[in-house]
Amino acid sequence: MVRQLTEQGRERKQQLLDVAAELFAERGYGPTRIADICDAAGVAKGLFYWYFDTKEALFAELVRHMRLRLRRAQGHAMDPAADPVTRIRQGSEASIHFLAEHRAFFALVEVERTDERMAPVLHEGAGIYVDDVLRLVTEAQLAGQLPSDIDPTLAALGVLGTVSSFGQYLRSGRISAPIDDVARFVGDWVVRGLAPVQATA
Amino acid sequence: MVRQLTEQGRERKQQLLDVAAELFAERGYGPTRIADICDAAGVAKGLFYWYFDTKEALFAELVRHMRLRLRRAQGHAMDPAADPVTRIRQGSEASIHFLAEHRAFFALVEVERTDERMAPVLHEGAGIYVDDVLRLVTEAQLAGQLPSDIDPTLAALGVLGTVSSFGQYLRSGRISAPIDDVARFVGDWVVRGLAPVQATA
Amino acid sequence: MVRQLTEQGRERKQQLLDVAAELFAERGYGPTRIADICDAAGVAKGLFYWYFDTKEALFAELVRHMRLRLRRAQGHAMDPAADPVTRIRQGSEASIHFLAEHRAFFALVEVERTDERMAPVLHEGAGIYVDDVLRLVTEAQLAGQLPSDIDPTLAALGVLGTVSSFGQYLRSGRISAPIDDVARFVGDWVVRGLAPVQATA
Amino acid sequence: MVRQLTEQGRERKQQLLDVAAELFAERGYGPTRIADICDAAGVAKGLFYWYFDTKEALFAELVRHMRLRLRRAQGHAMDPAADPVTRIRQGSEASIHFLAEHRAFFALVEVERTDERMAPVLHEGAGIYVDDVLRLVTEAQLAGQLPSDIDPTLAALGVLGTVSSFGQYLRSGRISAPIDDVARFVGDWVVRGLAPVQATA
DNA sequence: TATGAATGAGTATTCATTCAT
DNA sequence: TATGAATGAATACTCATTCAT
Repeated sequence: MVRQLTEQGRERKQQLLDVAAELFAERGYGPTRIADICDAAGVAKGLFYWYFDTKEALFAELVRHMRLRLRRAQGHAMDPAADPVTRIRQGSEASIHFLAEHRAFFALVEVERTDERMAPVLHEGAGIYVDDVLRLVTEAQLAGQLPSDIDPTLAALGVLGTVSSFGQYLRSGRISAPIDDVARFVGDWVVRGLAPVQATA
Repeated sequence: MVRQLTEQGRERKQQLLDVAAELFAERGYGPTRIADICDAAGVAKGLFYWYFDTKEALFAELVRHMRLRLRRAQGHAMDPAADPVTRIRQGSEASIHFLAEHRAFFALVEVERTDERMAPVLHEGAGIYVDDVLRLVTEAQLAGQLPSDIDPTLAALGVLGTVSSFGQYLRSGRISAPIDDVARFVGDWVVRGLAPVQATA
Repeated sequence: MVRQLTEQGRERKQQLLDVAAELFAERGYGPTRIADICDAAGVAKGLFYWYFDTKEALFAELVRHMRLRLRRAQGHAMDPAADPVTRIRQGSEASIHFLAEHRAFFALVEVERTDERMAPVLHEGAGIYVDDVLRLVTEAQLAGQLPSDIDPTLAALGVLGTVSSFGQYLRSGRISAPIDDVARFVGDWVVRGLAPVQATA
Repeated sequence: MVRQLTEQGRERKQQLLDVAAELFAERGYGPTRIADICDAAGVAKGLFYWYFDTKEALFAELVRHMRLRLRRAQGHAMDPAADPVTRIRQGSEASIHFLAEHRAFFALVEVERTDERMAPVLHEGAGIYVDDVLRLVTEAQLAGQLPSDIDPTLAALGVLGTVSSFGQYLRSGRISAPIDDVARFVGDWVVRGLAPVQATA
């Protein structure tokens, strides 16, 4: 469904996306009904299907959109001139800030794990973060900045897992510390976890 | 519902629990229908309600049961004579082994985050792992084994987040490395993350 | 199912009947489940079917039993030597006393009106009260005690309707007056309603 | 559920109410399934819930609606200039006519007595008829039209009980007399029952 | 007699999706 | 674009009844 949207149409669609993100974040994907989204947006249920083919399509659009913004945020934070480990730290901290601001995002990523019916939509881009980090880890190993005997995939997953679990803790309100402290802690934690050579020097 | 169960009854109930755990692990909680559980167990649909009040009640029972076993596994793995950081490492590694063996468990814990309707059941014991680790972290700080300027709560969450995210990666098949290697990696990772004093010495 | 019951068996059966009557009176026939009856009697659900073929069979037995007792009570109260109108009064007052003591009874008769699936069981004896009163009314008309221009069937139904509706009001607690006053009132009411000749003399 | 209904919507809703009233009258509330209602109305099962929250909500709406109409019918029939006893007679006769025409109504009121789950909905307005009659009875007593030594509440219940039980007899087909005769009989019966002073003069 | 286990048809309710206007 | 109406498949849960012991 490719629809030519007017200005008003684009706004309405964005409104639905925003509202949906909000609700997904609160209740999760499954328990959020289309009726809820429309109610919250103050429109009739039928209108939903003017903008989206299915509930899943809305979901996919939301995920892609968020993913794009997250990667952009990470890109902005990483100094191209810095060494790989520093860039990992920068990316991690930026991610924490992003996740803190866009708590909805995590509700989406969660679904990936729980509901296998979402797999096609999600696996499409599931590995990109792993690849991103993996590239940096390998680069660091080649540069002698990281010990070469650690499994680069596990290391990349360690970074990702830390970032994403702190994202969740932030979302669930289990963390009361100021966001800057959390970001710094996460940055430190992953760098220490990676065991960079100079850190022990 | 307090029911007097015979030996046969207890077995049947356990069978339903096992089957449900299996299915929840495969498809997730929501998409698994009671009919599926009964079909898989080879009993009539109505029998489910002889043993459980609701689907949610089964879920709650499953979670409590698994939680108990996980903690027991952790307890067995931790050497009471060892220093706190070592015990954290031992607990983390044991958890990874446990999660690898009982992938079903994680399907459940996932739900905790996604579906707020599960909250009452789950938050009941959600914090116990945090508390467990928190206690050890504090102990280590008092003993001078960990720097006292790191936030103990964040440190505890770091440990938990690492363990749980690797649990998920294992479950989703994103990790091909042998389980022992993964466990060791996780143990190393969290210990490095905690920045124990002698580790940098 | 004709079963040879031991002494204990008869008691158990009676207990089930009593408990059922109680529950039917409280919640009505439909909403009372066999499980409720058994729970209240403290026996297993399976035992119910040792004593009764079906839920409906229990119901039928209960109705017949109560009907018998009500008619017996009425019979006792009516002076065979008295005039028909006096006997109607006596029967009505006795019925009120009976209904007040056996509130459960009315719950049963209610069903007759609501649930047509009960019809076979109930219509079997539904008209006996009408016939009883009808006989007395006709007798009174022949004796010149009641005006002959009133429809005897309507008159009989007037008596029955009054008695049964006061029975219900008693059951539902809508009446606070002492039972003796209520009985006397009902007796007066039906006699006045019948417009006996001497009453206006 | 506040829904903005179009003309078509209001008609459909009314249709469902009518059909339901019909079925309730035939089979009673419990045994009538939502599927029956929808089948009879020729619509899909799901549509029911566009117009009503639950089966019970439909029931409540039906009762309130009918109650309103009955009271209106009574109001129309009662001559404001007439004495209280005459107005009671007029109201009673009007009620009989109404009940004869809307037999469905009584199927509902029956439930009130049998099924305690309906209590909240029904007791809400259960006493209004009593109050209506009670007011008239008291007025008549003050005017010296009725003896002051009869219990006004019992008298009011006598009127109501007569009317409602004849309503039931009409519904169950136990009465073959023409409706006008029945109404007149009921009017006479309650007036005689009330024992107005001039009636015995 | 009595128990706990098992059955299976039945029922209200939900919800994504489509339709007519 | 937008609305309210309509669909129908799906699903948790109930409950009278039967069975094995």
